[in-house]
Amino acid sequence: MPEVNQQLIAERLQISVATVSRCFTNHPGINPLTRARVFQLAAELGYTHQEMRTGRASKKATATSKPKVTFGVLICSEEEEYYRKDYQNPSEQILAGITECAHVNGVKVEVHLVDPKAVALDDPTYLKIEKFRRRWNGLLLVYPFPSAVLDALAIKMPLVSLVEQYDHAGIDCVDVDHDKGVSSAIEHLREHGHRRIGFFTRRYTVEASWSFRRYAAFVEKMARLRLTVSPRDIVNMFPSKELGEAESIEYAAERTLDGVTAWVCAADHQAFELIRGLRKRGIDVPGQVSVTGFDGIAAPRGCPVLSTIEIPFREIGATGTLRLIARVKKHFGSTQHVFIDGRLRAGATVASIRK
Amino acid sequence: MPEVNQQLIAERLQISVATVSRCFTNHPGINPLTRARVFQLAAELGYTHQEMRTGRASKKATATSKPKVTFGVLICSEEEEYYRKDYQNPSEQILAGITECAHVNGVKVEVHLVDPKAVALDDPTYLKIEKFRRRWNGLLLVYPFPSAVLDALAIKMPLVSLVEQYDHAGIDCVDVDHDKGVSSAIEHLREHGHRRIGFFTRRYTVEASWSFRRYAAFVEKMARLRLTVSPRDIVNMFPSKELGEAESIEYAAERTLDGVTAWVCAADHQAFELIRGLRKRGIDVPGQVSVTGFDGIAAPRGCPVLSTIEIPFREIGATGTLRLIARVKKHFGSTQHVFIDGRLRAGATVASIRK
DNA sequence: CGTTTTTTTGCATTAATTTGCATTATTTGA
DNA sequence: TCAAATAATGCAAATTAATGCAAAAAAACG
Repeated sequence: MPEVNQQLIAERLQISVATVSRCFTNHPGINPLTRARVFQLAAELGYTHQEMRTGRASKKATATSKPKVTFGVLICSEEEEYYRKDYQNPSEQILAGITECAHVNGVKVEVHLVDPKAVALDDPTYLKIEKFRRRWNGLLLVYPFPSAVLDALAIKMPLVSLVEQYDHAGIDCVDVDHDKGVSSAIEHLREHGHRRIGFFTRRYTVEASWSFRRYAAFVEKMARLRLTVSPRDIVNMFPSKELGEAESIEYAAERTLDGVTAWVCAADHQAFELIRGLRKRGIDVPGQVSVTGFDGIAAPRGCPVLSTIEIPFREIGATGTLRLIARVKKHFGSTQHVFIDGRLRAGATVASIRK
Repeated sequence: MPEVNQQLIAERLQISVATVSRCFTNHPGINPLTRARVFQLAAELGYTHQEMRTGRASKKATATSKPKVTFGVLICSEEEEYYRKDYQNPSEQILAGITECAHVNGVKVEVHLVDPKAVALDDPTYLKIEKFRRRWNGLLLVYPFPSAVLDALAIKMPLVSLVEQYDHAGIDCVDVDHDKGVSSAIEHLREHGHRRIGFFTRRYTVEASWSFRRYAAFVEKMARLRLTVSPRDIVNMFPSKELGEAESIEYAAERTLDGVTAWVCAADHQAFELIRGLRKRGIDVPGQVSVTGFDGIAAPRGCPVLSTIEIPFREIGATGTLRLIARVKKHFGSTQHVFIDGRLRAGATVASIRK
């Protein structure tokens, strides 16, 4: 076993062990972002603070009163290496919001990673955290969890889900405002003269709630603006036919030549694929057709800066924590969803239409 | 990576760091325009201001005890409407939620009625409350307000709008969860075997946000269920033709005979009209066609109990107050919308489909 | 029980933020 | 019109935040 201790975390993060220690002991005067990084890396490395054993180590800690509320934070994701490790890692931002808000309110948080492939509570990845779970007063969920796990967890403690939408009754959710986001994207296009606007998404094996939600937002906004949308300009959303990746782009290219002047994509990664595909087919973006995305991820190399909606991860984390505090204090109350405005970031993929 | 701090904002805006700081700490004597610019740039740069967390609440802060916060509550409604006692008066419910929550949190509230016909702040109805306004730390708005009034008020103090949806940036909203509501209505219908479901609304002289929103929810849910919706089964929502009241019902009757087995109405009053109209034309509800509403108002005499979604007015009031308290403490941060689950109340207007 | 390893904490340092006071417009009011 | 009041901001000092260093305290290990 490679020794996982605070020193290792400190080295990896290029900070001192003192700082790492202070993160775990809930010291004041720690930058929330630093704390978030430490917690996240600790979760990845599987480091757990002096809780596992006999609990209450410090005698003076108990003396200082404070009923001490503790929240668990579960991040449902592969070892997190996947994306960019650089400055705007989504879960890191979310965690920063969580730790900041939790600290201000005297709440302790414990962060764990769980395997997305685990579909039930008896999976090792959940058994591992079983013993911690008893101490938690509530649970923050980051990214989508299997439905069975939700059901099982929901009866044990209050849950608040961040970034991913659950229709599951009894679970509060905090997410970006899909409606407002799509609405501003469309407005942005309209200001550039676009009228015939299509919607582009793709099918996912696990149902992507946000794809439906953003599609609905698209339909709503177009209706408000009294702009007609031909069902043929909707790619990959029921009832249109389900297409493979290559086919989808081929189809979108065809519709573009037919007169669509702009595409609203349900997510940035789709937008990048679409742009690449269109360009490969000799269609210029944004010269011939404009494209907007949603999520605000960094452009892959060779791709232009996308006009997109940035997701306010940090604020989502903070608001979710606040919501969980309210829920823990007062168990009743209906389920509620909070949607936070994302910012429109104009990029180089939207241009004015040529008359 | 590039250190984003107040100094950077100050340089970019050609002002001193002192001024920037005062914006974030909510100091008096700061030009609202300057403040707006600072917040705008801060959002773009991704600067996040942090509350003083270690602040031992020391010094004078503890001495002054309660800062005494007062909220104004403006109800935009005709007096007759407001004092109507015949059925569960919504604004009464909302007020109950507000006062309850305010009391618990030591906030004072002052309630005023304003005339919906007044479109600007210099109208007598607003001048009347002018002197109170200075004392208020925030404002709760019940029912829709004219856009010009919102703009004027928004720069003076934090606003939270209840029940009505504003796309207006900078105004937080608390409302029933239209999506969840429509979704449960459709699920209810589907459990009774319905597959061909239409959407019924009517046009309003002032744009009814909720009508569009509920329509979008309808489209979304139907897409999720993989149920096709013919545009011809959508009444009074763009791009379908705009019809008068009698025509609308005539048209809905025609579609019903064509095979629509259920109508989702955007609001209860529409549903009652529709039911009356259909029955007059010899179409039995729910025998031949089912109807759902939205709002949970009491049935007028001669009308059956409607299957509908009850709006949790009281909780909306309480949640809105909570939100305003948070806003006053920290009055920057993105706009957010809170949607609270309404309860599906099964009535006598939905029946199982006959094979 | 002594070592060794790991974690916590007092103190110091630097950067960032806040605030008291002064300065410059801008209005108000005879 | 000119002093007085008001508003908005800058300057610089005071305060606070964030973190490292190294010593002290706890745990872990034999």
